[in-house]
Amino acid sequence: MAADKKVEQITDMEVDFAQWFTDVCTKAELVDYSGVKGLYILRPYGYAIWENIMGILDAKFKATGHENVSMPMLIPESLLQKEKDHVEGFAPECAWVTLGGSEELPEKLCIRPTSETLFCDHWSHIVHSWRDLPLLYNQWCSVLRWEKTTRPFLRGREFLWQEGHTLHATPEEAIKETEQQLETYADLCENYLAMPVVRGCKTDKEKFAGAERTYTIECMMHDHKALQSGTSHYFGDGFARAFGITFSDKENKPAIPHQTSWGLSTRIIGGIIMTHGDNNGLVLPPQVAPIQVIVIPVASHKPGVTEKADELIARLKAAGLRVRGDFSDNSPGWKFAQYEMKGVPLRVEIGPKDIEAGHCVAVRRDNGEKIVVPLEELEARIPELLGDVQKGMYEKARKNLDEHTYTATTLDEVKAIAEKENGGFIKTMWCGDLACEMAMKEKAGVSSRCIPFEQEHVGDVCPVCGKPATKMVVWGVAY
RNA sequence: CCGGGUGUAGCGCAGUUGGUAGCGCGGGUGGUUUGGGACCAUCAGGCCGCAGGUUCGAACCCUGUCACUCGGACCA
Repeated sequence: MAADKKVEQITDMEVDFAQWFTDVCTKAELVDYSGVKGLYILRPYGYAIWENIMGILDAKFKATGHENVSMPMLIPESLLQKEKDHVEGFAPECAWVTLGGSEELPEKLCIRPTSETLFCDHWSHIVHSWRDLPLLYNQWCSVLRWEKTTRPFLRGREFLWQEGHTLHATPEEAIKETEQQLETYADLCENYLAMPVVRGCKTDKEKFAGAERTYTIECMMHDHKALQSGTSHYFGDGFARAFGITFSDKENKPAIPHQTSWGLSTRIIGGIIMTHGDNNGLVLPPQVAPIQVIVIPVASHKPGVTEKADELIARLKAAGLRVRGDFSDNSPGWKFAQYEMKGVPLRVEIGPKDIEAGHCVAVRRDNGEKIVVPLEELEARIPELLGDVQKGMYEKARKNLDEHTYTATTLDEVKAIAEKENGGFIKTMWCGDLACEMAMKEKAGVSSRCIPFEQEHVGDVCPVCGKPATKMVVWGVAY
C-alpha cells in the first residue's frame, strides 16, 4: 500500500479529516471557491467526474422510460405555498428575487430549492385522462438552498443534481417507481462508485417535506460518519390534491394521481472522496475516473521512449479506455505524485529498460501494487487491472462499513459506540416514537439514518423507553 | 445564526515601536537533468480582503463589512 506520505500539501486525514477533505478538493483541482459563500466552481477535472455520473444515470433513467425536461429556475411565492409541509420545510432556506431591473416585482420569486411545485403546476394543466399516465420526467439542473454551514460538495448553497418527478394512476405503481429509482441509485453507488450502501426508509422526522415515505441509501465514510447518498420519495396524492391534479380513469370517474420524486446530487462526489481517498489524495473508481490510465514516459529524451509511450496511449484509447500521457518536462517523481493526488486509478510507466524488456510497469492507485505487463498483453491486462482496482476499492469500503457497524440494546451503549467510533452504523430496535428518536440525538448524539429494508432482530425493546419494539433502525452521525 | 481562528505576490508564510513591502515554493526564459515531488542562471510578479476612521504618515491602531476555516446550533 502507498502509505508513505508523499504529498505534504495534503493534511493527513488522521490529523484533521475535515481539513484533509478540503485539501483534496482543491489540490486535486476538483473545485475552487467563488466570491460568494457556499457557491463553488466545479473545475474541469471535477466536472468530468460529474459528467461520467450523469452519463451512467441518464442512460439508466432512459432505459426505464424516463424523459428529460427543463423547468424554470424561479418559483412564484404563491405556487411554493400550495403544499403546507413542503413550504414549511423549504421556506427557511429559500433565496428570493424581488427586483426586475430596478422595479420591485408584484410577487417575489423563489430561486428553486427543488422543483416539485413547478412539476405539479405544469401537470395540473396537461393531465386529463388515464391515457396521459404515467409521466416519467427528470431534469438535470442546479438548485439553491441558503445553507448556513457550507462545504465543497457536501453542502453547497447551489449544487448540481438531477431531480426525477413522476405521476402515476395508482399508489402501487408509484411505490414501485420509488423503489426502482432507489435501486438505480444503489446500483450506481455499488457497481460504479464502489460504495456499499444500506438501503432503507427514513423515519417520519427525517423524511422529505411533503412526502408520505422517503427511501434512502446511506453510505459510510472513511471517518465512520454517514452520508445520505440518494433519496427517493413517495408522495401519495398529497401534492396532487394540493395542486388540483385530476384525471378521468378507465371507468370515466374523476381520480387523483400518485406521485414520486427522487434526486442525487454532486454531494456524491464528496462521498467518493471521503470513501476512497487516502493521505496521498484522491482515489477514483475506474468507472467514473476522467482519466483511467495515465501513461508516464521515463527518460523521455532517450530515443524511442516518446514514440513508444504514444503507441501505448493509442492502443489503450483504441481499447476504449480514458487514457492520457504526460509528456511535460516535470520529473517522473513529480508526475507520480501528481496523478496519485488526482486519484488516477492506474499509472503506466514506460522507459528504456521496459522497452528493451518488451513490457511496461502498471501501478495501482488503490494499493500501490506494481505489475509488470508484457506489451503484447496490454489491451487484455490493463482493463483487467482496472477491474481489479474497482473491485479492490469496493471491498475496502465494504470492510470499513462492516467493521464499524454495531448493535446496541441500551442508550449508554449507543452513546459509547458513537463517541468511540465517531459515529459508525449502530443498529438498535426502536418503538417508533418521535420522543425516543429525539432522545437518541440529545443523549447519544446520533440521528436515525434509516429503517433498513433488511431487518434484523437485535433486541425486544426500545433502548430509550423500554417499550416493546419491532423495527430495527440504523443510527449514526450524519454529514 | 452563536463562538474561536485566518485574510499580505498564483500558493505557503514573515513583516519589529505606526515610517515608502519581504522570504520560500510556484510561474516565464536559457541550459543541464529524468525509474518517487531534480539543479544552475536569469526575469516577471503587490488594491497588504473590502469600506470608513484616527494620524504628518496605517499592512500594523479603531469601527464596520465580506470571504475562508474549526466547533456548535440548524439542515427533505
